[in-house]
Amino acid sequence: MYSSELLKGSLKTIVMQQLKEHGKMYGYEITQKVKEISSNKIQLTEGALYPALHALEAEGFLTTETEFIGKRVRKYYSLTPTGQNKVLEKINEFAEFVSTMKLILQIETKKA
Amino acid sequence: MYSSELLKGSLKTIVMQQLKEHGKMYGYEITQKVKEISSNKIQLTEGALYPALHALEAEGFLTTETEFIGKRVRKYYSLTPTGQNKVLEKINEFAEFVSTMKLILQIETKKA
DNA sequence: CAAATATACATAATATTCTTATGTATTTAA
DNA sequence: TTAAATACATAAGAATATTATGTATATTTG
Repeated sequence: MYSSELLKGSLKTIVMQQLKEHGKMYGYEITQKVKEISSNKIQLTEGALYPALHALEAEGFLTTETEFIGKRVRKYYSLTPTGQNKVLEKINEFAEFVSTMKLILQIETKKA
Repeated sequence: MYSSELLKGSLKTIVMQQLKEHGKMYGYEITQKVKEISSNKIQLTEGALYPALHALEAEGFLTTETEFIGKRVRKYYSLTPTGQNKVLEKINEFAEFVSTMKLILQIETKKA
């Protein structure tokens, strides 16, 4: 796990990218997918994830459908059309930020 | 300027890297240097910078010397030996984080 | 089969770290 | 001479994370 200060500000971008890539997903699924892709380096915490999902929904970037799996509720999130644009924006913003940081820190980042 | 959420968690790394590169610097100088290198994209605010400098000093990563330029005080910061190690750590951590994020966001970052 | 672990949601208290605003004061440029 | 730049600093507030807590079902393991 990273000293996750760095994660601040990137969480929503990560979440939306997952939805962009995999279509509708539920919260727990997102945490597991991100954990898997990052080889356990990024573990989204519930206390951060759920409020973020709710905020994105309130902002109009996500919609939800509730499903019952047995007796257990599962809440699926998907990107709205606005959300589809937003995630592209977010990713570009992140890429630009990294470019600037590479310049400042004088580093080359390797492919992961 | 970025939606500077992304900057959160990177500020101390940026500051220490500047000191690593240029030797002793004072606060205002750091803001100007970073602004210049980033082509105005990163503008450190005083309300964030000075507390960060004080914190880094308290943590033992920086030392200070005060100088008078005319009647005006100028406070120079430099890396301590511990600070020299810390900045390398921080930069590595950032590079690793970016690698993971590139994997997650499926992007290639260009040279700035 | 009982107990531990994993799945699945959520919120509250707290911590951290930023922005914005405010304050003080000197120096330089218009 | 007045505005802008230089140079420090702190306080109020906002945003966003961590940690803890709560509830409940489903699955795995000893």
